[in-house]
Amino acid sequence: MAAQAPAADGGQKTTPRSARGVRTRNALIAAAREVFERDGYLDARITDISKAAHVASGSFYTYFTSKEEIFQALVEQVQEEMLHPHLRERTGITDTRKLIDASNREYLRAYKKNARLMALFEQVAQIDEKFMKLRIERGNAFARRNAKLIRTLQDDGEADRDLDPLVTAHALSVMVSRMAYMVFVLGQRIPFERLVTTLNQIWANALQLGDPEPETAPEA
Amino acid sequence: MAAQAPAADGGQKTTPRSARGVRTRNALIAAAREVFERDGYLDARITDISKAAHVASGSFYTYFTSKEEIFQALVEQVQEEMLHPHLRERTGITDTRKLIDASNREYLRAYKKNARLMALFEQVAQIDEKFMKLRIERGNAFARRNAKLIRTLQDDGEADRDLDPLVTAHALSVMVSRMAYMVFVLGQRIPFERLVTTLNQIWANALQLGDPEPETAPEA
Amino acid sequence: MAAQAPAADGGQKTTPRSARGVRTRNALIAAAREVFERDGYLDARITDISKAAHVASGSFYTYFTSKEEIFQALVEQVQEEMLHPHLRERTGITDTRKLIDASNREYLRAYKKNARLMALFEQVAQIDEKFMKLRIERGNAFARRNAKLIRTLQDDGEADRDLDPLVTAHALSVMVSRMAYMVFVLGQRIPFERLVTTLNQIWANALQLGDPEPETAPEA
Amino acid sequence: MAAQAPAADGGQKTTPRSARGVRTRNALIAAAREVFERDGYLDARITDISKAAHVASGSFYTYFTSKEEIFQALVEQVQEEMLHPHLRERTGITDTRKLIDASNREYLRAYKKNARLMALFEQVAQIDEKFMKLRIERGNAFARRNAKLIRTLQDDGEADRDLDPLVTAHALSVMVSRMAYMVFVLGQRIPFERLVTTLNQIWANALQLGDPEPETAPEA
DNA sequence: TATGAATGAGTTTTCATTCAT
DNA sequence: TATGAATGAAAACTCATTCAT
Repeated sequence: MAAQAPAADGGQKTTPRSARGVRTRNALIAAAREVFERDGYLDARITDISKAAHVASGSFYTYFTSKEEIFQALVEQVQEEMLHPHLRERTGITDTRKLIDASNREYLRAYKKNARLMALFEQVAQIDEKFMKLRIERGNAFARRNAKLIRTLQDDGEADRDLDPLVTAHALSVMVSRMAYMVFVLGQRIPFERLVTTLNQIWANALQLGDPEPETAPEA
Repeated sequence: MAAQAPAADGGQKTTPRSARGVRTRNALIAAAREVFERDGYLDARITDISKAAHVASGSFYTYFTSKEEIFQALVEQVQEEMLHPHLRERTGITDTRKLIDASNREYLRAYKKNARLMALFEQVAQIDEKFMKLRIERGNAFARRNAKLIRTLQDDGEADRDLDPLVTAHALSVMVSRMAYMVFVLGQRIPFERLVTTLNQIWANALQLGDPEPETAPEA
Repeated sequence: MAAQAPAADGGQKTTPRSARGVRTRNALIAAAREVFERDGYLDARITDISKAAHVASGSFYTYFTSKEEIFQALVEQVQEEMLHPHLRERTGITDTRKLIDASNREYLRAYKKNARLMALFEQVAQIDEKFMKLRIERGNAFARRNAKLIRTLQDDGEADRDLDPLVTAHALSVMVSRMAYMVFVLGQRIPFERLVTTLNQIWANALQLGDPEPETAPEA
Repeated sequence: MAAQAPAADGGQKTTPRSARGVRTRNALIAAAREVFERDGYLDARITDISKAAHVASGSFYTYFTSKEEIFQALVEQVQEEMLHPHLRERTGITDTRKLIDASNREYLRAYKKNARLMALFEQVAQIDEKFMKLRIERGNAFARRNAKLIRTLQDDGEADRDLDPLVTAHALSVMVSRMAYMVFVLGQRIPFERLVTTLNQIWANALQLGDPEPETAPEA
């Protein structure tokens, strides 16, 4: 599947053919991140991106058509770095509470680390429909996965059967991501551990998971 | 407290002295809402607002200094219409579950009714720091109130004592407001009743409220 | 018909509402003519037109959308000045040779007077399809009128019946206009009278008109 | 005279020394024709010409300095193909009417065949003075030749002595070339034969040539 | 107060041309 | 010779804001 990769270049302007070209393009993306994070999407001028990348203003257009397009490229680059799916398979965790904890923890840590960028994404989503749609789709995919998990737990009698799985999945998701935004972007002063713990607990309670296994009671 | 709506006149330009002036000012605000909702905050041109209000472009500046300022005025006007605090006192509801239901229901209904405007607020908050701060403060105030309630419940043994009251209050709040955004602004297709019910249930579970009183126990 | 005049404003930008506005718009058109004639259509910068009209660069856009549009306005204005149709009705001339002479003479005189502008039209027609189409249509209309005249002469036995009336009309027309271009724009040194006389004679010969009436036989 | 095509190398950039160079240069000229005819002179970008010739953009400058220069080269190449002077000597035709017919016919046929290119020449002449001057000179030379012919005919009593030979020569020339433009470039719908015949007849009439010799005297 | 014309700062974008490899 | 990336000058255009009437 991924092996075929039909080179969905999406009408990019120029894929650099020379090593120098690759360097310039990357310099531009890095500069864009810098300028975007510093000035915000709206106030970022293409001129400044070129300047920050130490290339002539026109060189920007060798690789990108617009501010939107370079932002797109930036998003893609960052996403590769941030995305860590298949937590369960990766970690081997089976206990639901522990899975929730690992998942929330990983998410919040990544969010914190890239807070300025996440703020930027939030902003651009409000400005550019295309990015908003991307976010929605990603959120939906994520919620569907979680809904399936919830449904399984319900079937196993381990989660509250009164809950609509999909709505619940959405609700708990947005709760976490929005709290991340509040704390790491808006600066709401909540200690990391307390944040994770509380969110974990709300998840557990909301689903009505059974009491946690005694953490590791090594006896006595 | 909030009922008094004090000060915060923020150096507005002119409070009209003539009846005609009042009319023009109101026409401008109404036009602003129309244009903002239609074009979004960024693409709304002051010229268009004047045009929509059927006044000359220069007349705008008789009452407002900038787009930001008229947006401010719009927000204030709308807030008066939307704000319904003191739910408990107003309704006399004492049962926690019922209070939660009433509160969520009222909020979601209002959100749905003013969805375009709420989208606008969301957008402007991403663009204008001042509005973002306003939102944060309002959110904080709301969360503090709810945290107090949660603390009381915990003290009474009616809510999970492991939860940090303030963080929980925040988390449950943003969960509801974000779901409202998702459904009424982004168009996520979730039926209103299912949305309310699920959110209510998540609240109740999260807090670990006791089983609901039998809905109508007309006897005993 | 004309009384209804559905205000075919053709999407013009602003029809000035104030006297000042009218003055500015006219100043811009006059400046445009000046700049176009001096620099040619292609090299004329909108900036320069504004400058020549002594208005700010932005003021141009109060009245026009583009270079093309102001050129359009200029053409229309000039055309009103140059167009003198219905020669026969106007002058009462009935003799064909005299009519040809009056017609050619009038045309060439007007062309000479507005030579720079005619050069400009020629140039723009080569650059902008819209103007080319206008010219074609005008040429066709003119040729159709002349073709009708030729047909009448043929029917009366006064013109060579072997000629295709429409093709002939076109041919004689373009001959005159092209010679005007050659002489008054390109500077081919042919005295005005010789030009008119020769063209008249070619027309007369081409149509095989009978010998001219003796001009004025002042004697017996 | 014209057959020698002397000098006028106008400082061209490089006459390729290698066979590969010759190939590249020709590819560029061919590509230029293609791009010019497709996009018009003004919109043709040097980049596109290089692209169409399958060479790197920089390679253009190995052979040409500018768009103007490659256009020049194109013109020269085409002219060699199109020019067929010395019609009389070539064909041996002596009858004036037949000579006119052959001349017009040959011209119109060539014009039709290369219509797009002729349109291009017309356009460029309006844009670039140098090309305009070339056209003028060529036109003058042609007219002088024809004027000489007319003078001879007049001297022999075979043409109207009232006509100024040079003006007439010019007039009849531009008539033909302009009609060719109208029909083959602008698309005026006139059948080829009717066009030739009518133009021939106008020439004959204009000069007042005597009646044609009976086409083929099948008798005697 | 209302009008609507005038202002002009500030970016984007194109593409011919150069140049290091 | 060929390559293709880098350069940067030059104009268009928008629209918030001012101001004379």
